[in-house]
Amino acid sequence: MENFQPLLDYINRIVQLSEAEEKQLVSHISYRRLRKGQYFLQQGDICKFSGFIVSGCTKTFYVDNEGQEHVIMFSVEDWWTSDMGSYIAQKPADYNVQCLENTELIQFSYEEQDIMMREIPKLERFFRIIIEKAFVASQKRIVRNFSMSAKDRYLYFSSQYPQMEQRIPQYLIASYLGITKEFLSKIKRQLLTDQ
Amino acid sequence: MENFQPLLDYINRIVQLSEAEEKQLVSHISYRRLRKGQYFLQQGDICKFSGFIVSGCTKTFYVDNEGQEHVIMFSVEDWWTSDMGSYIAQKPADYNVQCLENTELIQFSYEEQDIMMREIPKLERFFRIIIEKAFVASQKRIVRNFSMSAKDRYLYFSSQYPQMEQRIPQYLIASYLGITKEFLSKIKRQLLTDQ
DNA sequence: CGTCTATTTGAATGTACTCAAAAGCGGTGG
DNA sequence: CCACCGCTTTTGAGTACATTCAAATAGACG
Repeated sequence: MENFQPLLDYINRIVQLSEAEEKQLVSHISYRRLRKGQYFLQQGDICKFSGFIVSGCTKTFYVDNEGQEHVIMFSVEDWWTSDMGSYIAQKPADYNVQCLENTELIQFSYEEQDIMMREIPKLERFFRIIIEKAFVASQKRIVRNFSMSAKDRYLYFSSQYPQMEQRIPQYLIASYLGITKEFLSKIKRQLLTDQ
Repeated sequence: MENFQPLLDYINRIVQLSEAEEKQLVSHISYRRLRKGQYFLQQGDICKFSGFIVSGCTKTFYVDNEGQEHVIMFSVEDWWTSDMGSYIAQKPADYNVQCLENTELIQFSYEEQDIMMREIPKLERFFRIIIEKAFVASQKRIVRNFSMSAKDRYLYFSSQYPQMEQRIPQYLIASYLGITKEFLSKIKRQLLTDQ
């Protein structure tokens, strides 16, 4: 039932853990099942956990002063989800994380993660490396948002994450791309009509 | 002449290095002076160094297919500069880093940094922590770009970085904000006229 | 003073948004 | 099996925010 293997595989692709270290790691983490619609984190709460998704899908979103939702990211199998800013500072979260599907994930609590990183230096290294990658991806997204039109951003998204386009409603993809659902609909029509 | 103190202070605010560790660190890094206009990194080259700025200012920018420049970030005293994506993967850089002023910085080479992190676990921890913060800042910028108008982004920038507004030409700030220089000029006029 | 660069201005244009309404679609119950 | 409900997607008209292009103005520096 509790399947820690995807996480261990993921980690071992970056640093090589001994069997003892794997056991130690597993003793510090927990498995969790959430149903579609449930929240992993709510804006204003302190993000106590960071999650590695075994199956399912979440959206991370922000509700602005006008009540507008802005999707910041989607997370699927083998991805992480949390509000990093809230997690590392243990301050109230800016974002919500909600399940778009029934989701199984592996949780790291802030305290336990810190203990683990001190006990297992390879894990400190592991987390440094994955956060570096996340930062690079985030910067690239900023560049895309500046240098590409909405149409090109959509084409990029659907070519990079074809599996996501299947399982995520279009109005959420529009929000992720930073455009309205109506405009994304018009972009798709134009792409069909054009060629 | 070679002033490593700002870096040591910066590191010691996050992890506490012993004197021996400080000496070891200093033996792995180098000091560099660049004049206004010089490049710290050019698009297409492999980013061999990451830099901590002691004095001066750099811009990191991207030239797109149409030849348009897009400023991604500015770096001033006590900030880092590099193309992280190129640095961690040792692949050709997407971005340029050029000095807007005469600049003094402390360089970390990719190889030496890796050696240091293995020799001094506290440094591995240090880099994890600062990259986490950079990632959070990057995500927040994505959210601002989506949820704020150009005018509000400008107001945010000038309130957050008043010292930068003084020393950086307006057309570069416009590029950083993702708008044209003409439009930023109009925003500023409107702000003056309004109240 | 002249030159080069940066900033401002204005008119025309384009990209994306708002609002309102209609159409599509998947499930549920009569 | 069809009718209805809720939710998602589409459509269209009008609008707003930001861009392009061209030209004028302002500033900095030798």
